Amino acid sequence: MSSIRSTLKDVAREAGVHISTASRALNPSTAFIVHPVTVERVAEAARKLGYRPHPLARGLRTNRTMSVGVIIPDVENPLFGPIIAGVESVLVEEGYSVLIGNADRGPDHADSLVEDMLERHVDGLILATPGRIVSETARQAQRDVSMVLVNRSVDDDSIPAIVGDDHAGIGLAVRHLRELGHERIGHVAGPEWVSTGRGRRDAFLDWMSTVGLEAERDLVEEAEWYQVEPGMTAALALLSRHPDLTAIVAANDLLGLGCYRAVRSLGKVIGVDVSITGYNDMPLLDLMQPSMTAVRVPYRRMGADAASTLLALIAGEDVAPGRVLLSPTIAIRSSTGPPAG
Amino acid sequence: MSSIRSTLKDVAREAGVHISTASRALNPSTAFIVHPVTVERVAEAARKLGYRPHPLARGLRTNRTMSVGVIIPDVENPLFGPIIAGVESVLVEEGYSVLIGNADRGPDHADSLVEDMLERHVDGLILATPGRIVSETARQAQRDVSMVLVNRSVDDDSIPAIVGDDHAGIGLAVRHLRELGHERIGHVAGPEWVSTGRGRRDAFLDWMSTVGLEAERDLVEEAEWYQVEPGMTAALALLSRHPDLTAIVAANDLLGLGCYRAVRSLGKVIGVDVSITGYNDMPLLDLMQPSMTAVRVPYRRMGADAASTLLALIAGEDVAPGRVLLSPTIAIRSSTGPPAG
DNA sequence: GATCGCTCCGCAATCGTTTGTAGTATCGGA
DNA sequence: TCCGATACTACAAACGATTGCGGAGCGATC
Repeated sequence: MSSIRSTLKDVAREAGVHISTASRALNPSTAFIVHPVTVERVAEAARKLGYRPHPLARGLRTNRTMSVGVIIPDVENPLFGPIIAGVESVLVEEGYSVLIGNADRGPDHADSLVEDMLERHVDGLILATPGRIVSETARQAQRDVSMVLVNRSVDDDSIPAIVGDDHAGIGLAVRHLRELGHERIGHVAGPEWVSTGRGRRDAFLDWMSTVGLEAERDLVEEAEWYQVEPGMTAALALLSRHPDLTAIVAANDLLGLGCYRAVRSLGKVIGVDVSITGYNDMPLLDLMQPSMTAVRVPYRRMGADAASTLLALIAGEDVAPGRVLLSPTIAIRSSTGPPAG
Repeated sequence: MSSIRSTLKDVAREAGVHISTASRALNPSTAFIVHPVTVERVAEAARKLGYRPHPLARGLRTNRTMSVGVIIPDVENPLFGPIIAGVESVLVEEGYSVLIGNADRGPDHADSLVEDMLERHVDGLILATPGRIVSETARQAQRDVSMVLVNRSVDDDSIPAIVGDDHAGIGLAVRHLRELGHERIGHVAGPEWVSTGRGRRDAFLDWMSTVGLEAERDLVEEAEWYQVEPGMTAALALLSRHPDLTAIVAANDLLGLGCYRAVRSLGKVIGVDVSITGYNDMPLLDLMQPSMTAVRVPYRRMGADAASTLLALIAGEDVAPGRVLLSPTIAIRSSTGPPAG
C-alpha cells in the first residue's frame, strides 16, 4: 500500500484545500497562518495517506539537503568509530543524514571528497583529516558551507575545532609517572606536521618542568608515523641515547605498543624496568600483556560535540572560532609502576 | 569566483543554445542527438563556468539520488571499519554517496534507520545488521529499493548476501589444529540466533568428523554474546566439562581472548597446554601476548563486493539471490602449537 | 452602509534538471 | 521548383515542494 508515495498534492486533494495551504499547515513554522481546523484536517489527511515530504523537492526549493558530510582520514582505524558514532547520534536525532567520506588515499583524496560533498550540497562538513593546516579547497569550502574540525585543529584557529585537551592529557600521564617516583622520563612523539604530534610534544616538555624535572629536548624522539614499527625504532633510539630512562610517555597507543617491543627487545620488563603510557586508550588495549596505562580521550563525546556546534553554525548562531578542549582521563593499568631499584 | 553555482541555464546562455540542448549535450547518453560542434561549444561553456549539475534537481526529475544507505549494527566495532571502507571505495568511484546509519540501539533502531533511508530515496541499501531473519520493514523495503546483505544472511536466502565462508574458515582452524596433532578440540560458539553463531558451530561439528574426530555436541559451549567475558565463562564451562581438551576453536576473536583468560586462570599456558584460534583477525590481534592464530575474513573485499552487487541490482541486472561466499585465510601465530606431552 | 482591517486561503512563480514533442533549417532527388 | 527525409534544436511540461502576493470573506467601526 505504501509503495507508491503520496505527494503533497494528494494530501491537499484529500483535505479539500489548495496544495499551498497543505504545505503551510504541515510546516510548524507556518501553521499559524492557517485555520486550526484546517490544520487538523490536513494533518489527518497526511496521516491517512502516510505522507512524507520529498526531501529532494524540498531541498531543491529551500536549498538545504538536511545532510552533512563527515570526512575521515581512515575508516579502518578503530579510533574513528566512536567519533562517527557520536556525530551520527546527534545529527540523526535532528533529522540530518550523515555522508561518510573515507580519505584513505592521502590529502588530495580528502580534497576531492570535500568537493564531492559540496557538489551534493551538504549543509555542513565535519573534517577529521589530519594536518595542522587546512587545504585551500577546504578553506574555500568554508565560505560555502558550515564547517567544524574534529580531533584536529588548524594553527590559526580559523575554523571551530573540537579536540582533546592534549596538554591536560599529557599532564595526566606525566604526573602519574611523577607520583610513582619517576624522574627520568622520555617521550616518543608523533610526527611534527600533525597537530597532535606537535601539541603533545610541547605539552610533554611543559609538564616536565612543571613537575620539577628537566625538560631537555633530547628526551623526545619523533616517530615517523603513528604506527607500531616507527614507535619501536623511535623508542630504541631514545633508550640508546638515554639508557637510564625509567618511563616513556608515548604520544599514541600504537607508539606505546612500539615501546613495548623496544623495551622487550632490550630484555627489560615493562612496568618494572620501564613504565609506558599510551594515548587514546583504543579498544583491546586493556587486553594487552601487560595491560597498558593510557590517557583516554572521549572520542564519542568529541563527535557529538562537533555535530552540535555544526548544527549551531548551520542555524546561524555565532560560534566562536577556535578550539573546544575536551578533558581526558587516565586509565591506570599495569604498564606503569614505581621505578625499579 | 565559484561560490555562486552556475546552472544549466547559464551554460546554455553562454553557449548560445537552449537549455534542453545544453542538457542533452552534456549527457553522454543523449549527446549523439546534438551536433558535435554544438556539443563542443556547450562543453566548453560548461568548463568555463565550472558547471556542476545540481544533484537535487536531477534526482527530483530522474528519481535517483545517487546515494546508498549502509546500516551498521555498531560503528564502534572495529570489524565494520573495513566493510565500510570497501563499500565506500567502490560506490564513490561510481559517483554514489554513502549514507551511514549506526543501529546501536537494537533491532528497532535499525528499522527506523531503514525507514529514514527510504524516505531519503536512497537508490540502494546495504545491511550489516545481525540476525538470521530480517525484519518486516526490511522485507518491505526490498520492494522499493535494491538491497544487499553483508556479513550476514537470511535463512531463506531471499536477499543477496555477501558473507565469509564460515564453513571453510572453521575448516582452516580445525585442520590446522589437527595437523598439529590435536585430537581433543572444543568450540566456544557465538549466540545461536546470530547467523555466524549457528553457522560456525555447525561447521565445527562437520569438520570434526571430516578430520576423523568425534563430533560430540557437548564439545561446543555457546557464549551469550560476542564479547570477552561471555567467552571466558563459556570456555571455563567447556574446560570443566572436558579437562582433557588441548585446543579450542573460538567463533570470534573476542571469544578467543575470553578463552585466553580462562586458560590462564586455570594456570595453563596458551599455545602449549591449550591452543586457541580466533576468528576475524581484528587489528591488534597480532600484538596480543601470545599473538593469536586466527581465521582472517576479507572484510574490505566483502564490503566492496556487496557494493558491486548492489550496483548491479540498481542497474537492473539479474543478480541471483543467495549468498556469495568469500574465502577466508588463516594467520598462524603463537596461540597454537602442538599439544603438550 | 461604506470603509477598514484581519484572518484565512488560493494563485502562480520558482528551485534546476530531464525528456517527449514540435518545429526549422538543410540537402538530395524528382 | 517542390517534396520528403534527415539532422538538429527549441518549446514546454513535468518532478514535488516552498513562498510572496493578492484576494475573498467577515466583523467591527464610524
